[in-house]
Amino acid sequence: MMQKRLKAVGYKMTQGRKTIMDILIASEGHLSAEDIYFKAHSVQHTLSLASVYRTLEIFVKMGLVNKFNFKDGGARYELAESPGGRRHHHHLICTSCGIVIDYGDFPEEELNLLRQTEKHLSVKYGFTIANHTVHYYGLCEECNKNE
Amino acid sequence: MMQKRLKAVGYKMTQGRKTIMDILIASEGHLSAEDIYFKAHSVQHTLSLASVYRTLEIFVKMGLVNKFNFKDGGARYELAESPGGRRHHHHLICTSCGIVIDYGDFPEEELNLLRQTEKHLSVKYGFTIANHTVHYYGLCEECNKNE
DNA sequence: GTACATGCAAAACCTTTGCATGGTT
DNA sequence: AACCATGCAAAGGTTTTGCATGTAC
Repeated sequence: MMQKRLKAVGYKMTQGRKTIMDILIASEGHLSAEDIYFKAHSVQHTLSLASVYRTLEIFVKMGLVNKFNFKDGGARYELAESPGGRRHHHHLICTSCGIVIDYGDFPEEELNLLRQTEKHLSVKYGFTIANHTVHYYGLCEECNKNE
Repeated sequence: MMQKRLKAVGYKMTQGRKTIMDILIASEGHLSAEDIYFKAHSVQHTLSLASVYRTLEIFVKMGLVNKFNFKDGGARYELAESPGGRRHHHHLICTSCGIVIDYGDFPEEELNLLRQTEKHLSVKYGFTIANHTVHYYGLCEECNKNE
């Protein structure tokens, strides 16, 4: 099924790509390229960081993976939402320690409103909106204590 | 007034800092460090990129400026919202050409809901939320045509 | 067999830092 | 005068790229 999607765009299914996808599926997200590289390495000891980057780029382009720039020091990757798979969620980011918490139990209204806004923006600015991100920044419980 | 704020934290008011602040005030935002460096250079031909970075870091820490990582290729800076100054807004980002449009005329409900969510998150996760970002990604009118 | 994928190492890119000098208070 | 800010150049970290080789189809 992933093979089909790859082939449809002229790509091949390789061991490396499978390994990386498995890691993304098994993990909670917010992985850096290096995180993935190290995890992959323990399974498949050949597999370069360059290939990790190249694979992630493909996955992002295909819409299988989302790429985030929460803060400095490198991008983070996570599996995109999918029917029966990962659910849509927003992020809660601690500006002190950098921890990222997924937040998915927002009220229906919130999502509705965002969708409504998307429609409004499409009309007003001629944009075709594919997705959105909502990030809340602040101090986590732990860092609050240490202030 | 900016001098006061700087002094309060033990910093000095210098020509470079003034120049950079003027540029931020005069521009529409979404400036890269290099953008600022070039603009500053035309006014004040001594002024290194390193100083631009150092100054921006201070401004961000003081809350005068917001730093964004919309996408790859470096951070973007813009004046933070302030009473009588810049208004709170969200961003509309074209994934093809990279243009960023500010979007500030959201309905009251939307902001209310976001604030409500902030409260909910504070309680549930013990976070103290300082601010949030909302980014919509898609294709702008121009890039839609060229598809 | 063809075309894409990979490893490796080098390069590119953005940002930070050390140190001597210059500017602000 | 004391201390902070700056320029310059070097170093740092992340990501990309060229090229020869390996692998999926």
